[in-house]
Amino acid sequence: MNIYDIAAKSGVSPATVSRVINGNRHVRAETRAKVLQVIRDTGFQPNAFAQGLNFNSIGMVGVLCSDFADSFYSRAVASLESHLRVGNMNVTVICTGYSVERQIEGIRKLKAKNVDAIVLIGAAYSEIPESYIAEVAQETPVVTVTTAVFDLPNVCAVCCDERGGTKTAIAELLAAGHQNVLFVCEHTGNSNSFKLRGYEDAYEEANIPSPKLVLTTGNSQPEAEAVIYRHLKDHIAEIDAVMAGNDVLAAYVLKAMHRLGCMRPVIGFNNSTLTTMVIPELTSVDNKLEDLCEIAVQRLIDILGQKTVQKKTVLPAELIRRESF
Amino acid sequence: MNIYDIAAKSGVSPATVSRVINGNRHVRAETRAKVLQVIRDTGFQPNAFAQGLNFNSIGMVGVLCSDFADSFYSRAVASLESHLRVGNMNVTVICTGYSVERQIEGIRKLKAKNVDAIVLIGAAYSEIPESYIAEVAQETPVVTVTTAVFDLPNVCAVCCDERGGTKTAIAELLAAGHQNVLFVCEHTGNSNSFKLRGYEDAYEEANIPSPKLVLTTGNSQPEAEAVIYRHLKDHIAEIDAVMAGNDVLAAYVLKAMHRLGCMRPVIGFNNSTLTTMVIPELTSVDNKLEDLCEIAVQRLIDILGQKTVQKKTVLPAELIRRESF
DNA sequence: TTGAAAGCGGTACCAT
DNA sequence: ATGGTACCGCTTTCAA
Repeated sequence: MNIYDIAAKSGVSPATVSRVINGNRHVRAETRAKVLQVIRDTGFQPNAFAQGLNFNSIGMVGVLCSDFADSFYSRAVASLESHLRVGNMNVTVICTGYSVERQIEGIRKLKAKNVDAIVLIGAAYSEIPESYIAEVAQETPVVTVTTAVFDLPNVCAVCCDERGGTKTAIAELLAAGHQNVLFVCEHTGNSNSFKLRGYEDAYEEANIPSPKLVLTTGNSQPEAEAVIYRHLKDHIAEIDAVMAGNDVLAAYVLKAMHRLGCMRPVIGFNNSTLTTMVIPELTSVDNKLEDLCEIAVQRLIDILGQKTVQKKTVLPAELIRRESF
Repeated sequence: MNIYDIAAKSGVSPATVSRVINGNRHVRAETRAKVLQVIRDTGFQPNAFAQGLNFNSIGMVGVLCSDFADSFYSRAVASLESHLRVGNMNVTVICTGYSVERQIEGIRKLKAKNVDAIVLIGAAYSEIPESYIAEVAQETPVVTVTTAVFDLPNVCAVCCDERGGTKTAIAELLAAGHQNVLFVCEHTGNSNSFKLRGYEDAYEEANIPSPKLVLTTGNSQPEAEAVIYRHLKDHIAEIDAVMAGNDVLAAYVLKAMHRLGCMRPVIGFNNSTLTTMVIPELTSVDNKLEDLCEIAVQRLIDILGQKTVQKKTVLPAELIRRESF
């Protein structure tokens, strides 16, 4: 079933059918009605590839993230998808893990599929060579969510002030008299380097020498739990409070403390649903993921619509207070 | 940059370039090398839409799920994506929520994008009229993961024996002397109806009259937590143990019990990563999600390759014992 | 082994 | 307002 069949059944030319499909005004109401009726009767849908070939667009946005089983990324994709759906766009997702090679490979695959735009979620993508992003962006707009490292044409960034959010959280701990704050994160690259700067900021502003208590756990979850447990077991006496780079690590901190029969204030990051599933409920820095994604979609649509957009948007983080501090 | 440019630069015809791109054997090694060199030099990638128009395929699989922010679905999509990636296929995802209208709308959108196949994740899709699925499947193969209700040509199902898994779990509770087991779930439709049958099975096999203790919470998480808390507060005396339809609900059960200063054996479902983040660690029925997804991809590839496939695959569930029972 | 040319299913320009 | 047709970029048949 194609546009020629519809044309024949309607007694008009393919051109007219095309006009009807695309809402072109230059069609007599009567003719339009007739064609639409045939389209409805037959359940005809225009071939997406043929349309894609003409428009050079199929209404598909490519989303890259490190690991989709991580709730932070899946939340982001869910949010992006819901907003893009409104604009009649779909989403194709690729998980790239954390190696730059696979990240670049992911971008290549998205380009091969002729996506309308590319969204990179997460700070992990800050390690891709800027020149490569620049090259990609010549043809395909790139929007980064949570990273803001590329100052390039056709690239725009929507992120949260993680540094400030961390600073605020640590400052509150310091104000409450908890001077030796352990910061737990998977590794000290990317996003965590911003958070660590926030950590330093807070100490500096409070005029307290930073103890620089940082524990890195690696990316594997079971291993992270073990690392946290061992560290707290050996060093709990020197630790007044813990801040974690994400809620999962914070949950492991709570668990380790419970095992060790002690308790300290704990603050997580991301304000995920996990915060209310653990005991005590987790105080967490909200990095406004849903807002970021909504704005990212807005930017993306604006870029595709040739509008000029704000190149970098930074939303303030917010400390959400619960039981763990 | 198109195939004609490459042809010109290589001093051959577009047909030959096409042959090289598609690995056609009938090209002189020398010619092939020359063309490949030009392709490499220019970074040329064939237009996906034009290829799609010819092959009537763009290597894209459409995945439908209710809610992607739910870790069960995101885990499934992550798994599907990773396996499809190996076969050089991509994934496009649509979240449909739980209404049949939006589910059908989602399928329509996937068809409009000419996806190679459709994967439906979750029992929620069992409510779509079989006739509609049949119609869709005429053109686009459908694989259901976790549902197995459609016995139709070009449709195949990969699921886990949730009924049996629940029965085993409940049976163990009964054997340990916990006769009044509360079953907590969002609603009693779809997948939970199977689990509830497993619940009944266990009582029947043990020759104990089923107390039919079922608590439904609704789909919203904060509300579910409140419902669980209130119910346990009022009825904890009559409850010997709790089984939940998923790990999130089970976590809320643990939390409520903690609040109430009591403890009962608790068993969750899905064996998600949440099981090790809560205290006590959650015993859970593993529904083998990753295995299901791997098999689903295998089926899908077989169907697309015109092979005949097993229409329905059922994997046994497995009780993973942790601290909560 | 290679090239010419006819599609694939639409869109849009140019006539009428 | 409508139709004829070139064209989007690639594949593939047919001839050479």
